[in-house]
Amino acid sequence: MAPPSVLTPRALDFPRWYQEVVAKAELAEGGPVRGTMVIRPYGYAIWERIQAELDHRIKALGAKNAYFPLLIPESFLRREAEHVEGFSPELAVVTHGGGKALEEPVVIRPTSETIINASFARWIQSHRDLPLMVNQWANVVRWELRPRLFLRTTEFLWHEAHTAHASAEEAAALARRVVRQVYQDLCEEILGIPVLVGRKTQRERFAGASATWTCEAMMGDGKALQMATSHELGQNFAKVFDITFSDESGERRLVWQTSWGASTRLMGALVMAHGDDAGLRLPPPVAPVQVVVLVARAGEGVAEAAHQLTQDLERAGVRAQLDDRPEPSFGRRVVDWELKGVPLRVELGPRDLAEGRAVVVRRDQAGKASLPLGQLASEVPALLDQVHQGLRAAAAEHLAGRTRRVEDLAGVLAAAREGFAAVPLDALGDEGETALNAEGVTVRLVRRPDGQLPADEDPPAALEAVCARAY
RNA sequence: CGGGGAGUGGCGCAGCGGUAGCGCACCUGCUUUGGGUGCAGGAGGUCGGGGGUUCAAAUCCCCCCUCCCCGACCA
Repeated sequence: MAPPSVLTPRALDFPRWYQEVVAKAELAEGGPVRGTMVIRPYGYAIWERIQAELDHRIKALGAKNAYFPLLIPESFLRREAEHVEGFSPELAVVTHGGGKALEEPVVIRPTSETIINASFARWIQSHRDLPLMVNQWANVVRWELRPRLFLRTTEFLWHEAHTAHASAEEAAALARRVVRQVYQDLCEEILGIPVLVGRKTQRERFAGASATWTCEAMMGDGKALQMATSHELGQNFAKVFDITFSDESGERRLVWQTSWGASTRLMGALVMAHGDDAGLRLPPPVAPVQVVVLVARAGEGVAEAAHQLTQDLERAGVRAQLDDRPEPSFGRRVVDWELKGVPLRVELGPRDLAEGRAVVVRRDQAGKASLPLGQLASEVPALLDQVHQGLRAAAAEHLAGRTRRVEDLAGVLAAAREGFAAVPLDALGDEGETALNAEGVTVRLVRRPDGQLPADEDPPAALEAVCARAY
């Protein structure tokens, strides 16, 4: 029984496969304005789980949620030279309101550093007000020329956290801690996607930052995707927004800041990192439906048994859904649930029922198993964990298998056709980076060869650059 | 903004002078149901907009609009 081809195989045309999965799994579709996105209920349910996990980690670090306006005075953006320069090409500017031309145009936030820092300047007076850590869940708009659902859309959803500290060391330490404790942890433990962590090169860093930290993951086609970033802003914004505090000795000083964010792009990562030719494969922690109980064929007592089983699973704390619809055929329903990435499928028909068993199929591997009905509810949580570990292991193997250590530019270019290339930083240099960029390859991050984050005092000879084609 | 394409039912496409069709999806009925069942019937389109040529334009010509693909930035 070869699975019917419902999708373009990944090997044939990966981008097309991606679009088809997003559409057929009912994750999202394009909005009426180019670059905008409608996130459908099934897709949004996944996002809500990611959101909850992120929110939890952000708060654990000490940040509190707040909300700042969508509309920002254009003059705010202008205050930080590098910041405006970085964002001006992708700004959406509102020139009219209330039927009249506005005296000062307002921009729709591309990020909220400026408007949040305007508040910080008022809120921070004393060293006792520090550290100040604020997070917001919001939509932002960056006019995109080449949009792709979830990966690059004109409007997207994200969280952005902004912090202010009394010392450079404290801010720097936080920016690094965030990469590991918030983002890497989320990606690996919840999304099941292994990531590399490191620092962005000067040309890849955020507009207005003194350093940018990143988590990079490898997608199914070997290309890199930036999962989240954390920025050390130094005193750049503090200077232009005059964010000062009186320290213990009464001296007036500028704060040191960070900002960090992760977006709905993570949804795209989920699709591209775990998906296979049958569709989405969702890690159980974010799957809206963890187990679907499928009536394979109607028969005496089957519907009742399936219903009971679903209830038992729910009582065991599993997100279970019963599919006893008579209408689409069994095969069709199977294909649909596979497309949607449901981690576990339980099939129940008269034959199984007669034996007091049910067929269990894991989405992360081929093959079926049969389990006694009475044991299912207690076994499923462990099975879900196995699916999660299975997906993680497959993604980790893929990353390891397509990452090569190389010694020079030619080696980078060769390796980047398949995946990631780790090259000694001093073998690359700024000219090397330019040469790579001309070939469509970018430096994703700089790190220590053992995978640790680089320290400020590390000489280039002690570091490596990980290069790849990227989304 | 430079180069290349395309606009025809919800989606994907064919038709390229004689007044609109196919696949998928949708609706109804029967038949099926353990890996996208099969059959029959049905609904749905001022063929992107405007102008022109012609007895006759989705089709040919002109203008406009929009969208998509490839080259410079970004979560």
